[in-house]
Amino acid sequence: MASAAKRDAYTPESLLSVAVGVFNERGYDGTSMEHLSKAAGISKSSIYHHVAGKEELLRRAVSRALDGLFGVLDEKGAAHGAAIDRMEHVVRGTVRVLVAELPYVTLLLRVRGNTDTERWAMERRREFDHRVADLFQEAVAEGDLRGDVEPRLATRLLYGMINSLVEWYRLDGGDGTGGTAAGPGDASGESTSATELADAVVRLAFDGLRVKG
Amino acid sequence: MASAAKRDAYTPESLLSVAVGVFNERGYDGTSMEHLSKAAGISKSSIYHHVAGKEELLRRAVSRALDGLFGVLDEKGAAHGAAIDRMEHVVRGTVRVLVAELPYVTLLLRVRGNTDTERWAMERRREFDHRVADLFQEAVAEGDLRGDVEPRLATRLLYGMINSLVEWYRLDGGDGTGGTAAGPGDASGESTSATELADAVVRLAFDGLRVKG
DNA sequence: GTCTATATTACGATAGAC
DNA sequence: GTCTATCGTAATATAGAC
Repeated sequence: MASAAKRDAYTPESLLSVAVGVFNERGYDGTSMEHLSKAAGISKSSIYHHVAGKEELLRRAVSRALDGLFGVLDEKGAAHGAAIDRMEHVVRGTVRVLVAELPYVTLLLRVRGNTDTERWAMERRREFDHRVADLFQEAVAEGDLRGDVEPRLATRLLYGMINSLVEWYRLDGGDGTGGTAAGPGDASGESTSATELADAVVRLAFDGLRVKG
Repeated sequence: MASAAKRDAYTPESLLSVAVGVFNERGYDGTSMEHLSKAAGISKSSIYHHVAGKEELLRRAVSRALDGLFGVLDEKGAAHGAAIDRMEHVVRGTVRVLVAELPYVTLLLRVRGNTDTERWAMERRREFDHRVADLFQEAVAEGDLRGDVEPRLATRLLYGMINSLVEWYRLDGGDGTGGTAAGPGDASGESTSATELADAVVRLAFDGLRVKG
């Protein structure tokens, strides 16, 4: 096995996956080009050969996350039927995208608005949230979701629950089918797939934590 | 009215409240001493007269947040009675502290672990989460909270919902009794007090979004 | 307690060889 | 496509006058 350590040259895509990992560990602002070069195993100037700079990496990353999220709203399950069923589809789809594109969505949910790219990402995110809130409102009007809590507030709390996945969910297999419910500091190793996770979110959010009497 | 623009000299405390505001707008790593000096209206070197540096401001801020959160666990409502009632007390108390110490808790929930101070804060936060998860487990054992969703997972989702308040909740009165449910980009102005907010969280989390049949 | 001036280091980005 | 060397800027922090 000659030259076993040889690695393919970077593309903007493959470099992105390295960069996003570092961004999520150190924070975007806390990451220097030096950090990126160390993590990628190439020099700073080599990175500039592939991308224009740090912000382009951020833009590519949040675009990927946003494409995934808006894609859920365009699925046929989100377009026809009772509003509550479309709502459940969107919730499950959001969890699916969060898990499938975990590092990209994580980065998206953490941008603060210091640059044009970040402000653009925040605006698109608000647009997504707004469309979900409209759907929630429809389900209230159809009598399936409760209206005694203000719909926008309820939507924010629901998505606060869903989005918090990125704070602790970690994939643990290379096949993309498994994950753990273990947080960064825990040693627990029980497995939770994206589907099981979506089941748990739907059950908790729609039916609550309390045991029914 | 002579010298109306005169302001009291800064103390570490009063400087902290300015700094935390900037940290939350720009992110801790994205905030320079220059940004802080502009916001405080004094020079960089004057800031160093009050505190040792940026990280001391961070340490003071997250300490205040952690003291508030752990304080809830020490209240008598969290110590006696059925586990589900103690759980509700802790949930309401967490919302109360989140709102009362909003900028400090916001900062706490955003630290990434780049410095010793941040790692210490993250460790104390995990300790808090662990104690809440234990309480949840008790309520499951007593038959009042559902056990078909893994308790640690359920606790994480519940606290994901609660903690997401810091992403959009803003006080809008100077009296500390009112607030809005409006996000940074919304123009809606409906008022939601901390108590009403806690009511909404408890109803949604414990009984779910769905209309009961 | 606040200032101006500055030391020192780290950053993002570029030049030019191979 | 990758490297070393370096530019110009901005960062944290300190010195010393008032």
